[in-house]
Amino acid sequence: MKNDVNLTVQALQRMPYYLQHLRKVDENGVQIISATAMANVLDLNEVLVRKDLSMICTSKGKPKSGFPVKELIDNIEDYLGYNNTMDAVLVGVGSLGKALLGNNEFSKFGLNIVAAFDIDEDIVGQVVCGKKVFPLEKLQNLCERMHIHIGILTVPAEFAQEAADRLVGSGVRAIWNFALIKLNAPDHVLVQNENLAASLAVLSQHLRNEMTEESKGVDLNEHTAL
Amino acid sequence: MKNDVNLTVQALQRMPYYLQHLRKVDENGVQIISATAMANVLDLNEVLVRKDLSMICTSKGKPKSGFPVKELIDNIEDYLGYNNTMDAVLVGVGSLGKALLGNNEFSKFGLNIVAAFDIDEDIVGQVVCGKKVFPLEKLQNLCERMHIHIGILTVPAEFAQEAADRLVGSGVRAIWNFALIKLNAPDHVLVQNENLAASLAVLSQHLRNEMTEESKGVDLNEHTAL
DNA sequence: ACCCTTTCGATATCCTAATATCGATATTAT
DNA sequence: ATAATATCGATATTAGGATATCGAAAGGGT
Ligand SMILES: NC(=O)c1ccc[n+]([C@@H]2O[C@H](COP(=O)([O-])OP(=O)(O)OC[C@H]3O[C@@H](n4cnc5c(N)ncnc54)[C@H](O)[C@@H]3O)[C@@H](O)[C@H]2O)c1
Ligand SMILES: NC(=O)c1ccc[n+]([C@@H]2O[C@H](COP(=O)([O-])OP(=O)(O)OC[C@H]3O[C@@H](n4cnc5c(N)ncnc54)[C@H](O)[C@@H]3O)[C@@H](O)[C@H]2O)c1
Repeated sequence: MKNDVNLTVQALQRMPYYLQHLRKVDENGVQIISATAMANVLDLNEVLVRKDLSMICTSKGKPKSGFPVKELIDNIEDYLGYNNTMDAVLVGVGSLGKALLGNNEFSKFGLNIVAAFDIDEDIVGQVVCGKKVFPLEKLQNLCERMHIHIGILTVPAEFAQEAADRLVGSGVRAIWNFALIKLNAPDHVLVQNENLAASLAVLSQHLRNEMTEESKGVDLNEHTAL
Repeated sequence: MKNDVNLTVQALQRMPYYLQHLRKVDENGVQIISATAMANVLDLNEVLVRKDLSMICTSKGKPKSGFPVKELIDNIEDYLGYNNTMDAVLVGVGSLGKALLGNNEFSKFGLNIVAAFDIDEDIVGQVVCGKKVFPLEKLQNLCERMHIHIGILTVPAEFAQEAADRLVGSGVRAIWNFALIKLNAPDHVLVQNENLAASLAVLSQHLRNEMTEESKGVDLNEHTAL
């Protein structure tokens, strides 16, 4: 256990990648892995990997060989809370909300969606992927009774702030926000944004660069196979 | 037009937030907005906002008043390519894939999904949200014929690499990857990861901190309303 | 037994993004 | 008109993450 240290957000976000690779090599029977090897596979700097691992790994790495794979897996899963699940509610059972409700992988990541909420009377009362959909009015009561601390927001942007306020009022400490809007929340409430527009912006700039590269004649033999 | 400059990824990802807020104030008839005001609303440093805006805005800001809202909107939309749409294909028509296919907001962000692909014979041939689902074998031909440069990956992680390879082989320049795995791709192909596990990691650490805070007695009056 | 190589941990350096500072300029109020 | 103030752009500084360096330790080969 090394759950008292706090990682930077960047390091934290690298952890699932380490874990994914460690699980893969573990399946292949690999017992020791070097930071160097991981760095090469994941396109990271090896010193960075070493530092990241040292933050959460309970034992030290051995020179010339590396770190024990199984132990790393345990440490990371432990650190990320994959063993003691976090209960969450979801607000907004539209097409994205349904996809998330139906995602059976979340349990592997320590997330458990216990209930969903919506204002649409056609949806309220239904059971979507084993999760019951309640009217929004029931939100506070259920969150308080079940000590829910995570809210997943999948409502249209124009309703996101009021839904967020409700979640905060229900005692939620973290909001996973899929709406394309900046939410206001008290300092102690973390808002983790999943902003597709931000990702698209990166894609768009890259493509524009690629296209102007091409028009400069750098890479014109791409389409000659046609 | 100021499309020759390249923004850092961070600045790029802030753009949609600026845009969202600018559109809101524009609807309320606001014609000039200061970087200071934007910074306050979006919880950013004002110098940072000023710098970001100066990168893409064609005119200068006026001391004591600010920047012209409409022009900023135009400039950002322009920069992000919201006016000339990028065509994309989607691979993996599962629950997430369907949600994305049904997302009618993408067109606002300059993204147009022209077709989908899957290996499941039950899905192939169907039309999902107006988009036809083709067998994977047709991928390369269609991408080359239609000059598709973006691939959206929503297959299970274990098939993601082979699907990515196919996309690369079909001439795609950017992959929007929703699978929880690190993909290998040539340098000129951008892989933009939408990794939910990474977000969950951030949530998890925050909650653990909140909980230990609480057990230290800092914030115990939260549940007294019960 | 000795050398060579790889990897480790620790420390130092670098680099980029974010923030602070400051003079200049436009607007508003007196 | 003049003073007060908010904002701007430019430049300097800070901060934090990523990377490079280096001696020490472990394993493998001869
Ligand atoms: N569909 C996608 O692929 C996708 C992807 C990323 C992000 N998003 C974002 O997620 C959000 C939802 O997208 P969607 O496509 O599922 O939309 P949707 O219209 O299919 O679903 C929205 C749901 O929210 C419910 N709702 C509306 N107001 C509510 C309120 N105040 N309280 C509770 N429920 C309310 C509606 O009844 C509806 O069921 C949007 O902000 C969208 O931008 C969607
Ligand atoms: N469901 C979610 O909420 C969610 C959210 C984020 C990320 N993801 C990720 O997105 C991916 C898809 O998730 P999902 O829930 O939609 O899964 P799913 O099982 O519902 O859908 C996967 C689809 O991919 C198809 N497929 C499998 N192999 C393929 C191949 N080689 N080529 C083309 N198609 C193939 C399958 O036939 C199926 O239709 C997973 O990697 C998952 O981790 C899912």
